[in-house]
Amino acid sequence: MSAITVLLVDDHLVVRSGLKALLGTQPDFDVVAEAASGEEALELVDLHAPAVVVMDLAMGAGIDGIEAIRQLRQRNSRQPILVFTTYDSDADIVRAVDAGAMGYLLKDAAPDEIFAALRGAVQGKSVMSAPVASRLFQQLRNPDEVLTPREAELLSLLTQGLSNRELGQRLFISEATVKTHLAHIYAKLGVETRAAAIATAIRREGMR
Amino acid sequence: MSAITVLLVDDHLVVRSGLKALLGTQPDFDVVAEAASGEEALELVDLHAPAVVVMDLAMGAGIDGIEAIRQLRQRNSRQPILVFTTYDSDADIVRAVDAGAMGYLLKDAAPDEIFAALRGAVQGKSVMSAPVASRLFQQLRNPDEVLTPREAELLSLLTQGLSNRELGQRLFISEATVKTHLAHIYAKLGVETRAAAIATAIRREGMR
DNA sequence: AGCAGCATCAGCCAAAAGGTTGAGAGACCA
DNA sequence: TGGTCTCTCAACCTTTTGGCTGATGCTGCT
Repeated sequence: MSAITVLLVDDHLVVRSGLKALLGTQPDFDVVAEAASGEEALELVDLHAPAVVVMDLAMGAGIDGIEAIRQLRQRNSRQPILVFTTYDSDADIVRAVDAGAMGYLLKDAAPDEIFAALRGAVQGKSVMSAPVASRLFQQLRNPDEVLTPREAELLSLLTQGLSNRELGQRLFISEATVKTHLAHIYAKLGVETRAAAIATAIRREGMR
Repeated sequence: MSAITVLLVDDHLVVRSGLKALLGTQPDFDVVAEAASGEEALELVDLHAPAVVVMDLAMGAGIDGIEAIRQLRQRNSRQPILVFTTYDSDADIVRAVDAGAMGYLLKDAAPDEIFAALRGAVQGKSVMSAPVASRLFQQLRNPDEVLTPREAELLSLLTQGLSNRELGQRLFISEATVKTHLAHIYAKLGVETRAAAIATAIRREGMR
């Protein structure tokens, strides 16, 4: 049988070469290309048509991993995409799955877990690290705590330190509306002040 | 001549094996041991007495990189320690240098930069990535922007989302004093609201 | 002794944020 | 069609925060 062709996408050379070394210990994997950015990933997928793509979410410059996944999905490319990243923030997980990721692995995963995830992915199976799965479960159990798109947008700007007035101007809505959204966000995050909301968002939701 | 013996410390297996693969391309490096935690690092230094230690700061469990550096320094071990991490937050840099790190490399560094840093370190030279160096320089140039111990303490609590009243209670000072400290902190951070201060602190000062 | 930096506190005022209630428009779905 | 969700806005009121000025005691350095 032929080997599973893999495209690695990570802006850190050490991670790419580490992953390559790990996959090299298995006879059925063949790393056919490496990309250091989202843009490069799009090119190399077209060029090599790998059986599976392993992608980090945090990319230094240019489009990030989420956007790269989205654009790959919009082309008619069929290869499964596995997210391979350091953090298991709620927001990242949801966005990645939403964008069309096939699985979500953390970088401290054991080699066997990585191998199994890759082999599973090419067969159409979804695989994710245990901490990631438990976070998703919790979100499904408590849908009341999931922010609406608009709320998430506002929260993202909030973590930049903007005032209500600035938020309104930026989003083209009145300050009254901003306050309404904020009240809902506070309730969902379980906080009472914008300070706590920012702290929670940056730490728990991974908005950096 | 004999090879430079290296100990790798990083909780991510992929990073260790990537670094090992990179160093393997050079004839003068020999990775004699790998540690996945601070505790393990301390043991393996005793056991192998490597010529240089390459250490990540963020370690999943147990003592973190900074503490590991400090403890290594307190023993009579002489090997230079190179920090090899993802983020260049002001706080991390200062703390690492303070703990006795010999250099500070970012994970997106080019292979040649890594090789040069390792070779330099064993000869007693300090090496750091350009962004890291520029941050240190800026701190030296603008001592006015350095927070006093009390201000740092307050800022740390601020990033937990506490109100002025709560800050006062926690630090056993009046709300008036809290406001005075905050005003100074805002000036030093170059912000005007607590929201922006929190955002800046968590992102730039690395208070997570 | 004098000066600078730090930490502490007070009072006053304006601005911002938060709590509450109520309400209308559009989307979506049963 | 009716119900639910989301997004939008308003008015009112209380609390919190921020800007300003000024002041005290302590420490360390010169």
